[in-house]
Amino acid sequence: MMASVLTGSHRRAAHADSRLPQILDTAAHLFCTQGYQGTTVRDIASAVGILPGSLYCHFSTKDDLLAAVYVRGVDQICAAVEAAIAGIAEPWPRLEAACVAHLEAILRDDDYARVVVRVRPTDVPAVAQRLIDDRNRYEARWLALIKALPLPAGTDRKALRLMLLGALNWAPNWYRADGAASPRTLARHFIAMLKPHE
Amino acid sequence: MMASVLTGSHRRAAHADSRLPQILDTAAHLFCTQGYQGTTVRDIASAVGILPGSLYCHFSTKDDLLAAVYVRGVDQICAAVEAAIAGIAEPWPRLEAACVAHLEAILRDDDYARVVVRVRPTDVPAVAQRLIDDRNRYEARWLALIKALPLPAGTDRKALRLMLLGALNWAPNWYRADGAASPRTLARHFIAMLKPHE
DNA sequence: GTTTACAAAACAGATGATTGTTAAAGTCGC
DNA sequence: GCGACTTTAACAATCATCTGTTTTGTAAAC
Repeated sequence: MMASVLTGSHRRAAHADSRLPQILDTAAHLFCTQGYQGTTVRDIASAVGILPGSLYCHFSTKDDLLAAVYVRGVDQICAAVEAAIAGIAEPWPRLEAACVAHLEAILRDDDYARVVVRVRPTDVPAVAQRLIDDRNRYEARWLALIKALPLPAGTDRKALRLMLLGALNWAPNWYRADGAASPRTLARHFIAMLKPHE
Repeated sequence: MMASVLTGSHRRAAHADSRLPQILDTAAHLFCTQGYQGTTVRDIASAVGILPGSLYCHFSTKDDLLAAVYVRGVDQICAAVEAAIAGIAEPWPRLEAACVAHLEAILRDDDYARVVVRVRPTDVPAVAQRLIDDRNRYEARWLALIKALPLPAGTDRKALRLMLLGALNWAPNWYRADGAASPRTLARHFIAMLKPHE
């Protein structure tokens, strides 16, 4: 069941014209724009150009399809953040770069990452724990970034993390692509407000 | 259609044993815990103890029921914030009091208010504009609160508002009632981090 | 202070549409 | 001709909603 998302472990690649990539892309797009429960398997199938039943060659259930999209979303946003902070040594600029990457992913680049901040794990009980574990894997990265920050003794780093990530993750609710603020300037503002000495 | 939510304009009051209040309460509770699309009219009806069709004596559609819950949510959280800041003159303490009230509403007190931060207006096209207008009515209050803040010239107040409200509204995603941080201490931390001079 | 009339509220029962899912047959590259 | 993939054509369940009827509380008439 859905073991071959990454062309599987066998020597032979899947059919060249397999629709698996399209299915994942389309599902990610619809899940992040309409929500999980607001998207039907028929929506996905017809957008790909196949019949609903054909989805079940690749996934044994709709929940499993979501889980596949979700884990890839976490992978991709992890990779984006990792790449963004790679060449930066100073803690605050590192954090700001992570914010930029995070915002760019969930505001325009990456439908998969958008699913991660859109779908509530608890809304899909059958795979909730898997989704939560995936998300925690990502949040651990932020824990480290914030731990490295030079802050006045007694500063509550947990509150800082929750505040910053909350502000970032809520952005899709109001952000309009045609607006004035880019992810980059937005991240700069947020970080500037959190930096103690100003 | 649903004109008599507040006992209507006619001389005669609704039946004393009307289930309207229960219906609204139950719908609010289910909408904020399971989401709008995750809640069926059967869920609501059976929790109240009536048949699904009976809901349509009070609301012409499921969307209308949501709109009724939503507007009441905005009303109540507006009132809660207004009451919280009533006796406070200084801008920063006023803002902090507003944060406390907001958090208490969406984290434990008020199922109606929780619906406002849970349901995305665009997920319910038929009443989306109504919901957006309601929410804007509330956000205008925050605009004024933040405008009154004594801040260094050139500070981006819009970014501050978006950051603060984002951090607050995301809280239901991670907050656990049994956790250490109360809404009050949480608000204090958030405000302390935003205050320029520290 | 019964009776009558009225309307809101809920019931009973069913509608067509849509949901996720499945089973069997067919297609095509290897 | 084997196996991965897709089609076809359905399945039972559940969805929001509707029509017609009955119950029930209230207000006016008697």
